[in-house]
Amino acid sequence: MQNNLDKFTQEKIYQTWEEKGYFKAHPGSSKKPYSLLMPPPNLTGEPHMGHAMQHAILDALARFKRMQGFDVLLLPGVDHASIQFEGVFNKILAKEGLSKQKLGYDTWMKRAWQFKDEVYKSFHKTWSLMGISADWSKEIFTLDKKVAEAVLEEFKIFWEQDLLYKGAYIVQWCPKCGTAIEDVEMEYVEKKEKLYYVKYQIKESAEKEQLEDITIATARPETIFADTAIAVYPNHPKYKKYVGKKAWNPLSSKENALLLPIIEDKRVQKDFGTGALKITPGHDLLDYEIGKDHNLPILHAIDKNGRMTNLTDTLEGMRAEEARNKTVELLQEKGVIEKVEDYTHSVPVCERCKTIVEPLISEEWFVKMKPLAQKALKHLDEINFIPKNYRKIIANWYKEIHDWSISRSLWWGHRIPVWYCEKCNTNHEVGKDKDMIISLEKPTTPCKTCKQNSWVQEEQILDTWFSSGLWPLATLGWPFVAKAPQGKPLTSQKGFEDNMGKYYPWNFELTAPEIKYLWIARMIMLGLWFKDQIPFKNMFFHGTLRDLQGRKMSKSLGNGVDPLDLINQWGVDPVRMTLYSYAAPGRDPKASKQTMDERCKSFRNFGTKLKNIYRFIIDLNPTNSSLQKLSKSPPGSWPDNDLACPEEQSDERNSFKVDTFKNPSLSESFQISHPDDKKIIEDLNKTIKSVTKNLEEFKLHLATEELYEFIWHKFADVYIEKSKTRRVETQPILEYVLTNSLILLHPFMPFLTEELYQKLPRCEKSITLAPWPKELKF
RNA sequence: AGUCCAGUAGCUCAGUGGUUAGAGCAUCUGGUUUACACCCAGAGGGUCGGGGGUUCAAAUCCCUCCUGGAUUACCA
Repeated sequence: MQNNLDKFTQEKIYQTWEEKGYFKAHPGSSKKPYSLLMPPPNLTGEPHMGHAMQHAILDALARFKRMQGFDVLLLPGVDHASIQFEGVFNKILAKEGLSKQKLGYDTWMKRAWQFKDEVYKSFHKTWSLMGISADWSKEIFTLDKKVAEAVLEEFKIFWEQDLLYKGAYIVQWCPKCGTAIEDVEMEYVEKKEKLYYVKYQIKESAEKEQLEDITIATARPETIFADTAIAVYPNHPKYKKYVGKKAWNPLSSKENALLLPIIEDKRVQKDFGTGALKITPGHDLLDYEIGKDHNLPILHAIDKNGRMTNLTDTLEGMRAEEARNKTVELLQEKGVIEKVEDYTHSVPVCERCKTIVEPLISEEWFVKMKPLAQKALKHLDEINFIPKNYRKIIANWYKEIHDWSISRSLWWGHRIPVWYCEKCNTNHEVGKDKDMIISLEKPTTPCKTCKQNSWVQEEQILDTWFSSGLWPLATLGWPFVAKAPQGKPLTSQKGFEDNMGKYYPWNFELTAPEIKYLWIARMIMLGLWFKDQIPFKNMFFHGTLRDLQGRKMSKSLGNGVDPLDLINQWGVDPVRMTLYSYAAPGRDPKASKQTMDERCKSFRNFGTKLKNIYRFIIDLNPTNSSLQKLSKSPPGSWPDNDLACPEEQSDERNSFKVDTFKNPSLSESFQISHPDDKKIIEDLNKTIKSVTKNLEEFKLHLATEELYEFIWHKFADVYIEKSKTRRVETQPILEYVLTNSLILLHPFMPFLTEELYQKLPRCEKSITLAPWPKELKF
């Protein structure tokens, strides 16, 4: 068992590519641009198979476009991933018996940045190991100054356009993470609970003397303390007569929750439960909406730590789950529980820590999204979604969009760039007439009311996606190289090179479907809003790798496959080929270590085949081929007098191979007259055409399959076998087909093709500079 | 509940109007030892989830049902 290339050779090849600057984009070049945006992996640990797949796909396309003669920009970066990073990092600290609180802000931050550096190193190692041909000189981290400036600009524009507001609203709160989260950051789990039917006594019964009551069904009796109304469906036959009256809260002794008005609202479903609904605006989204429309007060029975408040007297400080049982006991004592039913429903939990999410009121920042979504909807057709059905999925989300809650009570991220005057704005109120300033640094200008410099910054940070949503812009130097909307003057000019004009919109972006709303939909909205153009022309969704049972690969399930293990075992090129074979757009491929090993093995064998083809044609060349004389450099050695940069190369560099064969004076032995020769050249032509087409359409799984079939079964098994009887005569054709095969295969198996290409009698300085093959007319 | 995706060889998957439905792995038979045993030639293995329809022609398009999965919404 031996791999085709040893680690050392691979490293050397990669180093040379980098040193020669083959991966650099050249904004000044006259070549047509082709830009690919690397999704920044989250700063949370080792790269996983999903990353490996994304990067392998991006790299193949980048290499292909470069060989086609484009000025390619493949721009890398890493995302700080606030909430995920804190989750991972705090767990590590916990192992040392440390925590955020124990370390304090400054020390914690220092340690966090150290951890960031460690993770960064492991990313870089993997990238170079995989042969990723990115322009490292342009690499960005989402907490870089440059991005912070862009985020400031984003914030300011939203503020000036009156799209930004701050206030106490109901949000999804994760008591464990201690922050508000977005609904897209939640998931649902089925839970078996009870549905309690509770009687609320009507204050003034109808004419009759006996007391009447209204029964409501609830799964969360512990929130009864914070009820502020009872709602029924309009014109409900049974309850119509109670509307306008009041009911006693069975638990509360607090004045504003003591008597509950009975109201009508069509958002109540008449067929569920009893058709009457208790309204708890402080702990339920729908209730909050209803409460707002009916001007109901908002009360809190549960606080941000998930514990009962003083609204509950005896239960204060108790965890909500525990309090439920206690509440039921209280209700039983009062004899107001009519019946209890089993009830299964989905409960929202935090996607990160699986804690039950508590809707509650919190002071947060929001962006109004309607206008942005509407604009995005208008332009959605300008983006080529792969697969196509994602257009519809994204469009549906835009149609039902709600405001974006952008503040998070965390430390790792962009601090909200708002400063309040400590003296005049103690409540940290927000508004154009309030004493506040938007700025990254502490303002130097005094407060206009008290004339003092006592500014304090907003404590919260911004949602990660507030910055990653700018990724297509910030990576190219926005806002310093592009005008903000409404012809507004630029904040500053900081000498950024103007990549924007050349590379925006990006030609290609890809991602996993999981973050289509969080990231992709937002990049589209922000790109259109700030730049008036879609951020990318082709949006590719690859599938999520799953295990054989169809479950997501994850650390906790232990069903994941480490890309580095595979690479160590089989070499990079076979692993890349394996990933392409799984890269059919929009499909979720199922795999295990074993199935991946099988594929890797077959592609490793393919590499060996290629080496043997090379050996047969070149090393065992029976002729002193006339082509040999044209050699630019002796086989097997790396040319040392390279051009500084590929830019300076003339286009003629590529023409000699085909011309050689067309021109009898250069190759007297090259005659395509034998049927076998015709057949193989025709097959190669077909392969060139079809591989090119499939790459243009991002069908990498088909392109690799065709090359595999052509090289192994058509070229090696058939043509080479037949050629043995007329070996000398076929030598030029063998060399021609081999050269073109290597070039076609290079985007997918960069290392082995480079290694073999270097040893061909005539070649470029590197296969990365070789022109993409064209069909040979004869 | 809505929407979307999938169901093809023992397994993992390509193929999405047009020869006899393919690949890798697995199974079986034979061959080759100076390009390659990490090989070559060949074989077996499929009512393309079920049913109905459109068409000269359907795995492919339409309808319907079944199964699995994603996703969205509600859930008092």
